[in-house]
Amino acid sequence: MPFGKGRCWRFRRTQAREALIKLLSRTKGHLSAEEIFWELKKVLPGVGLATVYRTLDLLTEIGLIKRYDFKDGKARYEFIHNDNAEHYHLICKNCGKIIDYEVTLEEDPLKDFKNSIQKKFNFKIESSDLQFYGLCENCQKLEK
Amino acid sequence: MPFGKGRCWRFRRTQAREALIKLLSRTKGHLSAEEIFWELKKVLPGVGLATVYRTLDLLTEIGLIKRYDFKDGKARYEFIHNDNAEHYHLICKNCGKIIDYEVTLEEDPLKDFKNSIQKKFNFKIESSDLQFYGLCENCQKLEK
DNA sequence: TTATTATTGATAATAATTCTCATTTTCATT
DNA sequence: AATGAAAATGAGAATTATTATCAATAATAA
Repeated sequence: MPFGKGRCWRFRRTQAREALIKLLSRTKGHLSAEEIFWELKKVLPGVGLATVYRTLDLLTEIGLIKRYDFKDGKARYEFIHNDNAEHYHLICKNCGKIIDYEVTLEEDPLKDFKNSIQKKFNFKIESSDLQFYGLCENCQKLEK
Repeated sequence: MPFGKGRCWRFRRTQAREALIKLLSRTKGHLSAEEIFWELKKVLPGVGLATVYRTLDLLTEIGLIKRYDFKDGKARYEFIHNDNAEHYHLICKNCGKIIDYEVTLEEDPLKDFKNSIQKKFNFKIESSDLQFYGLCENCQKLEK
């Protein structure tokens, strides 16, 4: 947690930031900025949408949350609960369901691929972004 | 090629579509809709931006081109030259350079990962989307 | 407590994309 | 070649997620 008792951050401990971190850390899912805004309003009625965007940017930069693009025109945010894991998503094109797939860094299926790229192109990977689009179990049945 | 001599498509053969396909098939790179619009205007001065968007959607649906999101706020499009290959991108966060990495489907580094997902979640993958963000060779040197 | 300065909320601005609709093209059928 | 129905187009308005602006407020160090 970035907020302990004393000063432990290079940023100010504001109500908006505390509330937003608390909200996201307790939410399983992939909320958009606007969804987060409305949720946050329940706790902090005066909060503004711009602050939500600014705070999401900040937390993304710090690495406390991750921003995802699932191709529906808006960014989605997720709290990073496990620092030692990679997190992949399967997105159903039919019903929109998002399936999470988490693996430890050690057993990351992309590990070898990433290593080979770093060598082959002398490219230093800082982050990667992988999504799978298709049909979930349920929607496959419905198609028949 | 979708345009042969006679009727070979379920869509009409229009000037805009022919010109756009010709343009993209000859362009190496990752053009945005607007860049494509201005290029197309050189050949077809009367063309409208909406038509460009509509045609790009159409060609994407058909599978003649692929739409990519490199996190710069606009979609980018690329002609699919090789149907039997997967195409990955390395994007330099510093200079914006995009490195293409193409592999045949047989030697796709994601092959096993995809198979395991299809089994594990009973999820039918239709497409996947993988980008690597980081520092290219040149920008790594500059950082020092 | 106070002074400093980061942060905020409201709202305007931006920018990519989509929508609307009257007009024009395409193409199968004469 | 001419015709008519439907598809496609261009111009611009509308939409929508996100950013920028700026005066007011809140958080921190002193």
